[in-house]
Amino acid sequence: MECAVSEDAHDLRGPGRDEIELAAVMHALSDPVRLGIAAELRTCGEERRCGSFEVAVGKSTLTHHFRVLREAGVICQRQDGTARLSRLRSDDLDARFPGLLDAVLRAHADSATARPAAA
Amino acid sequence: MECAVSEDAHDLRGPGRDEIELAAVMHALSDPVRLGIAAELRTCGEERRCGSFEVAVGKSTLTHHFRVLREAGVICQRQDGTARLSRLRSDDLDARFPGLLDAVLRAHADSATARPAAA
DNA sequence: GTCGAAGTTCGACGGTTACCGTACCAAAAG
DNA sequence: CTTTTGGTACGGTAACCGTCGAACTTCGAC
Repeated sequence: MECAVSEDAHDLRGPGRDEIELAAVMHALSDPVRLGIAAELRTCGEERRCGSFEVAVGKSTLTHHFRVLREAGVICQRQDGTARLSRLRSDDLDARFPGLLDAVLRAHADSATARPAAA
Repeated sequence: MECAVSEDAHDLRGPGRDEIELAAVMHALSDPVRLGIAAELRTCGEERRCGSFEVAVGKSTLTHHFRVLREAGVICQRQDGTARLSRLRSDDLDARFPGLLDAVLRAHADSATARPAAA
């Protein structure tokens, strides 16, 4: 879908703070893999390499998920040599949708502890 | 998809409180139509007839959206004559995912006022 | 009993998504 | 320079999603 950002889709910064759309964020965080990525990103609080996430999908699929998260404004990325570093846009998200990211990630953490390996 | 509720899929109550899954709720609320329904349901605070919502989709589509919301545990429904009444499961949602529904609907309300008739 | 209103079910269609493997590229290591 | 490593781009596929219209059901009104 069209994202209202004025910059190129290859830009690693994603949409501007005011361009972040709720439906896009909700959709980005409605996938278990992406939810897990966001959660891991929050716990470490820092930038992280793409390959350092515990996910059960192939590399190209992971690239896809990172793009969805980035274009929704959930994360931003930065190139560092051969590594691509991702960071959660907690501040922007919180400015635009106060409490949302926190509630979602807390809910995820709770469900994760409640059902560790949900069958 | 399989919902872990023990009852029939035609049950208008939806999943039990502890069966509500975060990803399902997020997905249910990632659609503008459903988000609008949930928002209207919250503002009125009461039960509401299916046909009384201001949405730009046909009847059968509306039925589909209500089912998604119900099976995710966002709303529950009740038959009253020919009318089907829907109610937001605020209490269950809040017990399972504290602050989530509130943050989402507040975010939606904010975006709605910020861009009244988003073209 | 008949008609209309409120919703559901069914089938279909077009667009999107999640996934994969392969090929590719750029930077670092040898 | 060659190889390895980290990751993207490009198809391609199968499933899903949002939408619709038409047919059906059920209740209430006449």
